Amino acid sequence: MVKAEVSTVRTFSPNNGLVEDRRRQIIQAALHLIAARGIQKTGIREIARASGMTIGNLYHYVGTREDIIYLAFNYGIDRARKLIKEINDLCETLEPREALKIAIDRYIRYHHANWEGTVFLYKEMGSFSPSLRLPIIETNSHLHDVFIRIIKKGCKSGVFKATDTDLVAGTIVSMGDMWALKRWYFKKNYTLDKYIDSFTEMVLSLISRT
Amino acid sequence: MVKAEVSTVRTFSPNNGLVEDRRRQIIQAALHLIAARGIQKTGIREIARASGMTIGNLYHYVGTREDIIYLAFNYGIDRARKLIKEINDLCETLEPREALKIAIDRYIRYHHANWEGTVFLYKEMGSFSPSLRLPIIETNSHLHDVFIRIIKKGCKSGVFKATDTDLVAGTIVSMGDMWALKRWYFKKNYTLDKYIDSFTEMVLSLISRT
Amino acid sequence: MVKAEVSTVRTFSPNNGLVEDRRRQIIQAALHLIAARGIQKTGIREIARASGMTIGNLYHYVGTREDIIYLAFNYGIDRARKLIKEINDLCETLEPREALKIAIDRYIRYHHANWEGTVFLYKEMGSFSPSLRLPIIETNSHLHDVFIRIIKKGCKSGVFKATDTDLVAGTIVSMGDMWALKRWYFKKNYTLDKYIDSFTEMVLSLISRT
Amino acid sequence: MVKAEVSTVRTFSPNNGLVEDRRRQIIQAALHLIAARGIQKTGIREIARASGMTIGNLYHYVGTREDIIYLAFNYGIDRARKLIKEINDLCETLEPREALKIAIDRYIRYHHANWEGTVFLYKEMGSFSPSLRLPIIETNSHLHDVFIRIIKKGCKSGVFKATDTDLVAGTIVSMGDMWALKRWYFKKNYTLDKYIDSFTEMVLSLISRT
DNA sequence: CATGAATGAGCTTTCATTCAT
DNA sequence: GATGAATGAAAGCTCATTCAT
Repeated sequence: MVKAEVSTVRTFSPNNGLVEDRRRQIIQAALHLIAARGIQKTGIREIARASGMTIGNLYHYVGTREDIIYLAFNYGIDRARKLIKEINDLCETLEPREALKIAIDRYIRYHHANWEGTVFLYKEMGSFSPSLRLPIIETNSHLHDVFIRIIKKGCKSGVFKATDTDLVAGTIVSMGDMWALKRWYFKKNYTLDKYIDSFTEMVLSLISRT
Repeated sequence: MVKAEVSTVRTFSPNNGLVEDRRRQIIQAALHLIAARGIQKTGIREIARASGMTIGNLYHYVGTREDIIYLAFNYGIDRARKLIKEINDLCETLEPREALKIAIDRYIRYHHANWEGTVFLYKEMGSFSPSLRLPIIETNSHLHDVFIRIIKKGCKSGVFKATDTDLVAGTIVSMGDMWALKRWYFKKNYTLDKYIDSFTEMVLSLISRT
Repeated sequence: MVKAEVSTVRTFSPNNGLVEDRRRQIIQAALHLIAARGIQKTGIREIARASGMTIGNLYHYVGTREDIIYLAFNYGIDRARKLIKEINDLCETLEPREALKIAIDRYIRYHHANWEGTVFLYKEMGSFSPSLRLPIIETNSHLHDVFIRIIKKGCKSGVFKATDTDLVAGTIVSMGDMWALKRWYFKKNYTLDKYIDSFTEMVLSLISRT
Repeated sequence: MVKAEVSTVRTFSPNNGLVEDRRRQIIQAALHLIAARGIQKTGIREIARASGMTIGNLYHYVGTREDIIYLAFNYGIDRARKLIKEINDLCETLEPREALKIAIDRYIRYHHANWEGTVFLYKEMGSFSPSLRLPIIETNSHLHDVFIRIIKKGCKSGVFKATDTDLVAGTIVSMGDMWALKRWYFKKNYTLDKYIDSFTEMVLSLISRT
């Protein structure tokens, strides 16, 4: 696994706990502002104000503006990793149908709670150097693997029929992202619960044997 | 239909044809650069250089940097509208299965050829005023309608079975977008043709009767 | 007398009459605009538009933006010189009281008709090189001389009593300028005619022998 | 009285005292430069340099270039108001002749010390919006009132004879301005003291009974 | 003669970053 | 630890001027 090098980011404080706290404030503020007005219009001054610090203070905990983007990036990847682990733990012992249901549920709810992060990741993907893009590509693969594994297991056990598993998994991952990216569209006809239910049903009807 | 008010953008030239040409150059350059490095890092100087004009000349045809974003935005909407019309014209007389196949084909190929525009739209969506977002929301709806209409027609004629038509259409639209947004992922396992074939098959297996 | 070197200003046209016509248009437009919004905000494009020419055409008759200022400057000086000559001619044969009355009348009416030029001269004075300032200083002296001569003549002939002639003349010249510079103030209580009458009376009461 | 809304001008500093100090520096520098070379040729970079600040720092205390003009404007009005108050206080108890002498003396000395401000006001008057011009029109009226009141008092007490009081006051105010506006002319024949003496004598001879 | 597209130096302004207090 | 004054490179934009048509 590619290690997220958060420690690369400069700080003047020796107090690790404080650093982490302050950075969390900063990241939250940044995600918020960027989701609202875009990266271009989000300056350090505003991020500082929104995190309840002064500029000078903010720079105690963060080296550059880019660092903030980078930290937010890492934060997103971290949450995705935790999600993956959580889903895997949760589904390990369940039978495939149930596992898939729960996995989809968790996954979409994650995007629901975390939409600013999702939007941010899609916006910023392109502006990072390939080497920094690697962790997200990798994590994205892991996410696909979660669903692929469940489906494959179901195929083996005979509950699911053979399909293009990759594509089905890809569709699930995509439709989760879309709940964040296109909430302005889907919210017209769906509540979160209905979206999850309908989508789950659709996926199951697609891969269920008989 | 919400009219795209491109004429709002200031120009010093009385020659309409020229204005349109130059703006096309500018938009292309901007889409290219923004898709590649993000908005933040795309300055006017670079857009000018990439459009093969000098800064001063660029400002003959465009009022502000924001205008460029706005024009690119409109350009994207325009292309989407043309696509919708094209698909509708093409599929009107076909039987539903065939119509759906062709519609998906055109739609995904559109994103393939136009991925920079798609990426741009997703990146910028958030930074526009609600009133400017309206046209894209509307056009997006029209796009959904294209697929909804075909599916509904197929249901009526008995080729397709009843499902959550909205969601199926939403999935189709989303997976087209994703071919542009996540080409770095899907290109690992799919060529354009294979992606289209596989996805079409998946959709058909989902909604076909028997 | 310092000659106004209008011929210094570049033109591409060999047709002297046309050049003069066009320049008059330009000067008028420039004076108008500058009086209205100030020099800073008066660009060549606007001067061109206001003179009913295109930029390119304007540059056929004028070398630089500074040239326009310079021409307007010269135009002002020229008009002042003509005024001086006119007053001198008119008053030569009159008896001092009458001469003074008529001189003041002409002088203030001149500022009334020409206020934009007067305002312009006061504004621009400072921004010219000393050598270019010379003609206006000289012309201003001549203007003072007009009044000084009349008053002196009146003293000699016994109609006027001895005073600080310089200062009286200076006051007359100044109050003419002020009718242009502070028209927003004086117009509250005075019409042009009343201003002339009152001021003439004041001057006469000041210098008349009993 | 129209309140000078200096507080409208943007600053990034929370330290009011500092803001005032820095702005004073800026205004002084601006008046100096503008009086010397005209507004057109006075750029922000020069104002910054002349105020002993860097550009970035200057923009901590001032929002735009226009703001500087506006502040200088207000500064001029403020000084004029203080002058008016000072003269009124000084002359209240004096007998009219003495009062008038002192008022003229203070007034002209004020222009002598403050000529850059006077020149600036005359140059910029025209380029302000009517609403911004209001305070200066009003202050100018108050200035006239100072002299009108003294003269009227003298008429009542019998020291001065009836004349067009408005016009006499207008002449006094104008000749004060002229000492600043046309110092290049008057300094040829007058020192400050001689100008004041001569002018005072002229005014007194004009309005004194017998 | 007239037009207006093109140029690019230079202007105003912003903003990430530093550092004395 | 916290503050915000100061810096200056660089961004967006303007505008006098040229020149091909």
